[in-house]
Amino acid sequence: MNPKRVRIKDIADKAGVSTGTVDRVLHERGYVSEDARQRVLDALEEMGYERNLLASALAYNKAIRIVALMPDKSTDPYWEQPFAGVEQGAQFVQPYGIEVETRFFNLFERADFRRQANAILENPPAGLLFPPLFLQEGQWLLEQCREKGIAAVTFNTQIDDAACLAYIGQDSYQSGVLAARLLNFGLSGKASVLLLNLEKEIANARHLLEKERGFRDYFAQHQGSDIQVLRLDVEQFEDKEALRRQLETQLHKHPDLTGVFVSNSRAYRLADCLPSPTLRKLRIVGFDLVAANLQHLQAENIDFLINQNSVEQGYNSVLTLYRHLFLKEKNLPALQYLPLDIVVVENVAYYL
Amino acid sequence: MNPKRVRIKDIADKAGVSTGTVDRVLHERGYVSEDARQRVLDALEEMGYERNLLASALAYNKAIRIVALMPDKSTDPYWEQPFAGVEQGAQFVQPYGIEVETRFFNLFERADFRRQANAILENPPAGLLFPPLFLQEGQWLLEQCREKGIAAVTFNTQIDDAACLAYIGQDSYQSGVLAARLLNFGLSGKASVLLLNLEKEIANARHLLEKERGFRDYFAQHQGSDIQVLRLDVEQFEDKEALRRQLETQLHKHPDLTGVFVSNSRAYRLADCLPSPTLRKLRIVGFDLVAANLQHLQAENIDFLINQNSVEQGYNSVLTLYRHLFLKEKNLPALQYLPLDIVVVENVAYYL
DNA sequence: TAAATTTATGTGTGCGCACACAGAGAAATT
DNA sequence: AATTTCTCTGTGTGCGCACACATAAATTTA
Repeated sequence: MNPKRVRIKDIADKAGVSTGTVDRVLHERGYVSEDARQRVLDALEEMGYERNLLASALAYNKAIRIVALMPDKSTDPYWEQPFAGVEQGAQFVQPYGIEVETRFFNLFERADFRRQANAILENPPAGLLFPPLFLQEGQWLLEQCREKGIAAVTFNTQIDDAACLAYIGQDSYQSGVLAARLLNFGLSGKASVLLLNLEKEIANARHLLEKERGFRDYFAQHQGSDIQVLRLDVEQFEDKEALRRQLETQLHKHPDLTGVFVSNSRAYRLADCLPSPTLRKLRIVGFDLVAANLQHLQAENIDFLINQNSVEQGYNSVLTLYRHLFLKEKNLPALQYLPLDIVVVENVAYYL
Repeated sequence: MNPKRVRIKDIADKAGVSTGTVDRVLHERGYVSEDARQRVLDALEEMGYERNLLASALAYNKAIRIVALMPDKSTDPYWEQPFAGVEQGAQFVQPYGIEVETRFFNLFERADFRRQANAILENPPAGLLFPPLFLQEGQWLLEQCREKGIAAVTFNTQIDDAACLAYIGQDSYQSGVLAARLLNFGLSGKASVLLLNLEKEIANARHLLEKERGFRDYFAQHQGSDIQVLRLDVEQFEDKEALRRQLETQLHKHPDLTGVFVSNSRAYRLADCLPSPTLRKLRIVGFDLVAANLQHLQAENIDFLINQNSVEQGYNSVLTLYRHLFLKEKNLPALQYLPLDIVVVENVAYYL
């Protein structure tokens, strides 16, 4: 049948040493003569030794601790999703002696992020995952992780930093391209489309700027249709009435407006403040399968939602740390772009 | 910190018995007095015992064998995908002492399916996964599995049979609906669309019939657009010239033909036999990210591919058996519909 | 040269569990 | 009453590994 798996004992016999010596070689604990070391390495190679994960984890008999630092989901429904993914991941890795602990910070306060981060660093876990929403603070935290030997994974917001083991998230630029394609689809002749940013500190939201770049590039490269891109930034998006007024101004100024691209998960705010007939005349593209967006999709107020797989972002982040810390896999992909799913009424059910 | 996990020894102490007795209760091996049994059950409940998977699998010291019975991928490139998924799954579960072995059968020969199935039954594995492409043979195999206590998972083709642990695949009906939506999108006025079946025994391909039903239902329910659905069946789809002739006949007979829906993964056969300008004028929707389809998508000969997540079908099938046989999870979902991804040039990269 | 230190190696124990086995006692059979 | 069978229970061993510890040999220091 299947060739019995090679054990440490087999290696020891082959190399003419004891299991203890093989163990020291495997874990690079030192105190092995160069001669013995070489014989062990040869035997490992020759017999194709693979560590028995079960026995290894059992004997190790210590929990691996992972901390997830995430925005409080009460401040923005979007964050329920990565959090759900983290919880699924936690459940999955729990049998293998891995504990996942979540800490929350206020989405809109850098100081709180720093405070929570410091609390984590006081009792350093083996792994940490977080969305580096605040560039400076994120880089600082990654640096701290490097110093303390904490394996760090970032998700949701991409910052290029070698100190992190992997980034897991969407390709913001390309999601802008895709949104443009969806608005452009079936259109011909002259028209306008609106890029709507509903965000507090837009200048700092680099992923929104990336989406905009992709969005504009698409139209620039597809000369076939003559589309004008308008942009509207609304920082006080919670104020329904104010938002409505600004939108109506735009609709009035640009009668040829055929579509709106809401650059984040807040398309429902747009849909909430305009009447259905107006919405139906516009093609609307938004992001993410949060409950409020789904209702508007079902009601056909929103035409497309681009799913950034935010649940999977949380899940994959935990699993990446598991693969690094527990499976000890080498050469994990440092960049994991998740699919940009096009969601319409007809296929939404399968993404829930 | 975290409350130390409860061990069998703890339960034994609490119930005033030995670990052996607890073990007998846990595994329902019998030879336990009703009195002791009850005390153990109470202790388990009260202390919230959870089996330590690592130790359990280690001590069990037997491999769990899973067999995948799949169409030979050389007969149809589609099947490379579920196979790739099965291999990924195999790699994942391998550390936990689970062996996955794959056997292939000829996609077009029921007798070969039966032959391979019989070979498997001679040395029954703990788990079996297969696509029940042949209804009768599939049901027979499921019945055999039930008799022999083999956990069976079906994928790709749905047959309702309680003998199987789970079905993993797409919702064929809804994929027809979605295809219709994609063809209908942006269309107005009178037009024709073609439903193209490229399959050997169409009458037996129930999933194709389901797709057709969904496809037609969509148009029936969306009276807004006045669309006529044509249907063309081609069994000798390998004959490029013959296929081309039949398609040109259709194009000639129906000048208002605006779109084609190829009901399986063979849209590339259509795209192969018509010139690009003709293809560009048509909107074409097909299934699955097989290499040949991808090329035509990139070349904009095909507009949409509906991804049935065939890789994930293989992967999830293996993982479902892992959850059943190894994790011993109860109440696994008996029906796992995977998403129907809408794939266009702009987001194809993320599905590969 | 003896003692202290460092390097090198083997042995032993326990992680939590599954399962074989040995008994003790009760019940059934001779 | 003696034997056999059956029910019930506890103990012991091993799964493969990590790590502590003991010990021997080599090296340095006094």
